[in-house]
Amino acid sequence: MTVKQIKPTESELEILSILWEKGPCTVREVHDILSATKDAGYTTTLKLMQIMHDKDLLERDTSSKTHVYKAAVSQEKTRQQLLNKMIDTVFGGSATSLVMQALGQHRSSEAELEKIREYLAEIEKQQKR
Amino acid sequence: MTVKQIKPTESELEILSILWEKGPCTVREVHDILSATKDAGYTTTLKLMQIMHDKDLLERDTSSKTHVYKAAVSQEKTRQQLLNKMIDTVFGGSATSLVMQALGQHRSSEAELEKIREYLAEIEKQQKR
DNA sequence: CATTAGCTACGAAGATATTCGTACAACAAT
DNA sequence: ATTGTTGTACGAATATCTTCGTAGCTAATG
Repeated sequence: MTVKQIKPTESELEILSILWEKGPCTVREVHDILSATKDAGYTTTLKLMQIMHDKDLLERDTSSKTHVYKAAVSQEKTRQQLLNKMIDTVFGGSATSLVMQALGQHRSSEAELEKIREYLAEIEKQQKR
Repeated sequence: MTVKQIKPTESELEILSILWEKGPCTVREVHDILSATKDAGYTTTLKLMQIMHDKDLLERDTSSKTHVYKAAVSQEKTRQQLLNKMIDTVFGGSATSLVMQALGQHRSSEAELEKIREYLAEIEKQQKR
């Protein structure tokens, strides 16, 4: 049995991000946020969200005239899948390579580095068992 | 001035990966490797590589009848760009989030964790200066 | 009640990515 | 020299993504 692959396109990801942050929204709400950064017609956003519903990326409540949409996939799972795919296709399967490249570029703050170090320690503790 | 964005598609990335690993190759060589994992006609691979040449993703030597292609973009830069984009669009701009998610999933070996820890220390040493 | 505003549905155009068939050139083998 | 093999070029079919116009429904407004 194959796991259902979540493969949102660029535009779809923008919409998902909004819904993850804001919770359930109408098309109008999503569109207003979107149009702050890009310009697209209202029906474009509508169509996109309808398609995402067809693809089971969104759920919707049609009980009132104005439909309310919410993400049908979790941010966590989506992130994990996209990340795994990138590790496979771009970093030859090595999560370590990806991690080092990510750390190398973005000069992380001391606090962030500390957070990562703690996390490493925790992983190790768990693996020791 | 905007930096030239490297945005290979899925298929293009497969070809780039082969060229990064093997160095300059003919279409035939690339195709033989590709067809081990997916099935596509020879002319499909050819066309793809010609398009990639048009897009300046590949360079080619046409001095002999059989052309020899090589990557025109570095693996390093491509990885960085794709990674940065994922950090932006999927992880809300936080490289730390991405790193932790990557570490969390793939149970890394002790050796890998050690490598990362060393790398962290090195970053910190450099930032202290 | 007629008009306007806001909403959904949907077809279709445009853009990009992928795939392949066919034509033609070069060269090797018979 | 004819034939078969291997290559490039290129047009075109197909698929997917993105965008928008238009039609039609419903509710509020005058």
